[in-house]
Amino acid sequence: MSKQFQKPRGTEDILPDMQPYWTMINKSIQEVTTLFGYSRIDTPVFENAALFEKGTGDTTDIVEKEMYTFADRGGDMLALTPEATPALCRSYLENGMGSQPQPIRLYTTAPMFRYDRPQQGRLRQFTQFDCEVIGSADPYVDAELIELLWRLYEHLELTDIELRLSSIDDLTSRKKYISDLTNYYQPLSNLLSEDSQRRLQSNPLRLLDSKDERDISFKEKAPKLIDRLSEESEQHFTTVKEALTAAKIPFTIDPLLVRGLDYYNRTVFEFVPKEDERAQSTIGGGGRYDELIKILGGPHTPAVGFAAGFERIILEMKRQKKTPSPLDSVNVYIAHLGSKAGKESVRLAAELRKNDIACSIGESTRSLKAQLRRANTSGAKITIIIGEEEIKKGTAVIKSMQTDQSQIETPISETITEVVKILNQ
RNA sequence: GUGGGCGUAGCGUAGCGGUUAACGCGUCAGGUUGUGGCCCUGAAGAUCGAGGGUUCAAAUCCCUCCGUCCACCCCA
Repeated sequence: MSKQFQKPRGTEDILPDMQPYWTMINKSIQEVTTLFGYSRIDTPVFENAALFEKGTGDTTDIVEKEMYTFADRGGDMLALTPEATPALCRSYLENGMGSQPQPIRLYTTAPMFRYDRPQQGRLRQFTQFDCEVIGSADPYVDAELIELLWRLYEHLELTDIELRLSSIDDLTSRKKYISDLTNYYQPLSNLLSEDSQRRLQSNPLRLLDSKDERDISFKEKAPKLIDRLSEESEQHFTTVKEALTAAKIPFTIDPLLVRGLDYYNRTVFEFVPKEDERAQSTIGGGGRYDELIKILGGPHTPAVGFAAGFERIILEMKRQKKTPSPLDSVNVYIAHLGSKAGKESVRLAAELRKNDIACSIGESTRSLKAQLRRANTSGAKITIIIGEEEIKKGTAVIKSMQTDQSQIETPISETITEVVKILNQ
């Protein structure tokens, strides 16, 4: 046992019993993106490492300590995608999508990789639903994306999801704010938690995110970015809020909402289940990133996007006891006895499948009783029994598994018609 | 990277120094000749995560490693 292979740390086998969740989410994504007119795109699982170093930002945790970076045999430095946004932007530029009518509305679902310590809701390989609208600075687009994700949760029948919204202004005014914030905290430095003292150097915005008791009172009195937005950002934010209200999407303004990626500006948002004590419970988040495409070497191109984690959505579905409907099982099970019957059941199965009737065949080595038991657990609605006697007579027994004891015997040539008749009842 | 909890058959658990490691679910086979679900009987399935140590004796105590879970950091 111990010598057997184990899946790498932080990875998951998605076993058959979990597939209904995945199918349901994929189906809902399909529906919602269609309703909003988004096109699917698929990009490689790995990219040049430099794409993320530049795009995601080389001071972010993702790039600094979580990337799966490796040199391939030719010596190129590659990385397994830790987040989709830079990859989609790369594709936008590389494929000249800027020359198409703007904006471009894209979505993808793909595995993401981050070398982090696994815990609930956090894996090293996880799956994200990712949406980006590239080529528009329109605040209505921000609201549209937020609404799209909101509708996805509705499709999944998730309730009590809170939308937290904020604006983190544009880069230049934020820089000024950060220096003001640093000035505010500097004199308090030795009263702060160790983590926060460190944050003061590395990423002062994170101070507002601290959960440490020692920091909370300072954090409440700290200057708020949202109270001093530039005129344009203020206007932008107001329109986003108005659009959300028009779409009847409730939101709470969270002045302390800070997202971890460097490239965000203006609108940032997060979806969090209410009354959920778990730590890693954010089930979706995103924001505007007007500078990213330029950073990647393209023309100045405003854009917005979000990512939502499948695994976290599933955790929340389970918590809310939203069980997806089971996947289809076979309709017909063929039990057979004897080698002639064996061949006949293979022939019959092929014919059934040609008629779009899902079926499976029993094990020739097993007793009829055992085959019927299996038919029962397989969920088949009908069992067809072919034994030596039936072969002699040229018939098949059709047994309904749902009613008590009903079974009929028909000429083998009429089996399909009879099966169809019963299935349609 | 830091801190804590936990690792016993496929799954969920009991046993917590002393005879062949127990139970439930599941699996397989039977309950008269070819008929499922309920019920009954039986069987298979565990070098008690791995390695080392303490002891006359270890699944039970100690150490190391691995895995896993939870939290921090960070994020989906």
